[in-house]
Amino acid sequence: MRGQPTILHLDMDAFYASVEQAAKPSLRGKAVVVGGIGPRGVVATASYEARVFGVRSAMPTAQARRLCPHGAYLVPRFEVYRAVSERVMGLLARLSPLVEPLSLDEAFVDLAAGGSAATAEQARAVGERLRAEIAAVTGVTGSVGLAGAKMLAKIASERAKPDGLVLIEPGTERELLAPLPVRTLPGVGPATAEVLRRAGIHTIEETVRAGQAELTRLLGRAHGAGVFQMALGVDDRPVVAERDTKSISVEDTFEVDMTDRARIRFEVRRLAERCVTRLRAAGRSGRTVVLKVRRYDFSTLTRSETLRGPTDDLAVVREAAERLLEGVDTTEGVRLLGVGVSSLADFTQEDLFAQSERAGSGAERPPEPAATTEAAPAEPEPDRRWLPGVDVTHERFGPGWVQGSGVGRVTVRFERPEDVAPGRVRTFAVDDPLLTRSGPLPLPLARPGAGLGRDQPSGSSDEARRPKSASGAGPASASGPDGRSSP
DNA sequence: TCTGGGGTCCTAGAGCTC
DNA sequence: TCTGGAGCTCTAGGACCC
Repeated sequence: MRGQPTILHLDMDAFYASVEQAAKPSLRGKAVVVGGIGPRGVVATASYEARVFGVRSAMPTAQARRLCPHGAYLVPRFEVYRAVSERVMGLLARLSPLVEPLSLDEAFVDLAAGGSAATAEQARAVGERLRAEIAAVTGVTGSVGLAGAKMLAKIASERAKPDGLVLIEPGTERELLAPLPVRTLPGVGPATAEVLRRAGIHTIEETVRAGQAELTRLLGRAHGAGVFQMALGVDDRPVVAERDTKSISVEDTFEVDMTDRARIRFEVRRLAERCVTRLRAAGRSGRTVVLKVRRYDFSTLTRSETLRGPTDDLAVVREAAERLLEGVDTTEGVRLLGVGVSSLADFTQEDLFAQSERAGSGAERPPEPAATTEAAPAEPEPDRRWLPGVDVTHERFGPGWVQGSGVGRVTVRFERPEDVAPGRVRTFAVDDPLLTRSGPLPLPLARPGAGLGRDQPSGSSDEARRPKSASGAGPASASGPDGRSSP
């Protein structure tokens, strides 16, 4: 039915947690949870050891702590994850010019475009070689799916997890898809699945049987047709190497709902500054300013304003966000605020308007972010917030990471990624002048010269990895050819 | 139990122009 | 001159993804 399985989907296994385990010898083989650690934090990634206890992505961290109280709870270190991701993407780029990154830990590769695999067996060999190289270069493992279409390749990599490879042979797709739950299909989330469930549709086979007309009636024209095609295994979406950013936004959830209007206005100004910083860093400007407000009851509303031309001017974005806020009732409490800019362009027109508007008030182009004039609420000095997982250096004991803090004390474990045994733990006063925040240590390479970084042998391990709980999927296709291979 | 942050895409209504 | 329809933009919200 489909072409040769030359679409490769790579999905790194429990990526953030695995990187932390590679970087911190004391965490190898342990339950590690990376995510927000505040009262409203959620889990970004849990190691397979933590998943055994029921911890899952997007779960409130408070719930994860109840399920897995002995786990290590760490804040994300995106700087490190980005560096590892760049190594992985570099390996993918050797396979084909058509690499489509979906996130730091996921990407599609069109092997046919790279001429590196024309047959199923060649594709399988390429996939296995890639997995070995990733493990060697990064010390963490990835799972590979191979199929004739993106959707199928993604399903294959999900079935390959953790640390495996699954190839879906042409002609076996329908049989493979039939028993899977509708949630397997891209574009079918909780809401769509509920609509289908109420119509008695639970599996992909039942979705096909319902027919396009019924799906269109249930889900609307575009969505219904799309779901039907996916259920048939028809997915002609190409691998797209370069995707243009459509919007840039920042948002913050507050530990306690805010009702004070001045404080809310202050936060909106601050978010506008952060948003413009990112906008300028990307060399972009935007025409539409969007304010997002999530209220005490979790209801979310957005307000937007389209300017006469694109801008990257802080004052223009900030004033627009404040104007939008004026129309929003916040008296009952706000848990999240966000400011974004969309309708992006590579140039600005609004500056002329902005300058002319400011000319009346005598204002200059506003200074760079952090120049908000309203009084900021008291917050701990950034370097003195010893969040678990962050990198530190002690003048006497060297590099380490924060294991925890409280009652005026901070506990640090001194170890390096290349260490085989866990490092020693010491406790200091939170204001110890010898203790400072520092940058991350580079991960070691398992194979000298295999990529970036240093040439030490890898101390990482993938022991005790267990598969994710099945998402309702039955056993692998009875047709056999999509057999899993794993080292 | 109580739900992050950063995105994309789709739908639908209102208002406007032709 | 009035009216209806098509097509467009803007706005808001919802769903989904990682």
